[in-house]
Amino acid sequence: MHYSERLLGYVKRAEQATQAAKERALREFGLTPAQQSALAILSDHEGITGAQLARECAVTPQTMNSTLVRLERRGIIERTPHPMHGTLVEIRMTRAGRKVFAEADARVAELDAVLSKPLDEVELGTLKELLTRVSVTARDQ
Amino acid sequence: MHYSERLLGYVKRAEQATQAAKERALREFGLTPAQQSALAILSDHEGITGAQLARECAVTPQTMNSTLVRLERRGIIERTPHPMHGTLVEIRMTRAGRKVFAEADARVAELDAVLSKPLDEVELGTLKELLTRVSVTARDQ
DNA sequence: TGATGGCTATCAGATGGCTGATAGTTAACA
DNA sequence: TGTTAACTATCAGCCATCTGATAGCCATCA
Repeated sequence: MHYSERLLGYVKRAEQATQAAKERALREFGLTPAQQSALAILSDHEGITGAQLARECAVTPQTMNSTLVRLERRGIIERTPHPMHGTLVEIRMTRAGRKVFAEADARVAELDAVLSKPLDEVELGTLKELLTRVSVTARDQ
Repeated sequence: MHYSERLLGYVKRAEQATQAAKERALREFGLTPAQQSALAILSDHEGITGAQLARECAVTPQTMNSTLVRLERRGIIERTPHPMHGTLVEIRMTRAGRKVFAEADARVAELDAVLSKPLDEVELGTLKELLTRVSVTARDQ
């Protein structure tokens, strides 16, 4: 099949367009999409470790570490050694971090609603279901 | 809406999984997904310029330039100044480049078929159509 | 003719993703 | 007990992506 009609291309173009929109939406908060994703997981898992956060975000520990270094430099998160376990480092949002995350996440939720609006309930469910099936197939390859 | 159920996340996860599969498939040919995409366009547009190639791939000219530098270093493409126009640089695949691209592209086509197989004709058409609508909406944001 | 605007190529620097490698910790087990 | 396997954090280096900046070329038009 010609490359322009491949499923791979449709998925990639959709991701490119949606992530670019997310990046534009986040710009006013000084957060990147990757940072916002990490903070979203963190907001549900106070004191999580970097390795766990990496697994939740489906990136490597190294990638997550570099994101965390930047968030720590900006005072969005703080990392403290685990009191009992010598290797682990616990991660928490600072007060300022929680504030900026709450605002940014509301903005992202708004964007998501805008992107979903042109689709009716059934279409949205179908799209999510089909994307999930494609993801599962891809992970086996 | 909670972040785990957002459309943005479904699209991102699907892209992550499919592009990772593409990267694994291309590894034996020594090509990255970005390089393969650029070569796919180039195979249909002999003598195209870097700026045009960037637009076709929907990346910035700077990004395309760095990809082209690597492809040129590896002898996959060659760049020659336009005979009449002082700024333009024409891009062509070398003989070796055409060979490796043909093999790699066949492998990608095969992967795309595998990813599409679990979906019937109607589902595949629906998925592409819905992704296109989401992309169009995102570009307006 | 000459100035201006638009386009091309490309350098620099930041972010985010990967693989590979290293060092230290913990836990399990022979 | 001591060794080993598994896990954690993190350094280094590569690729792809972006924005911003620079320099050169071309075409148009006052």
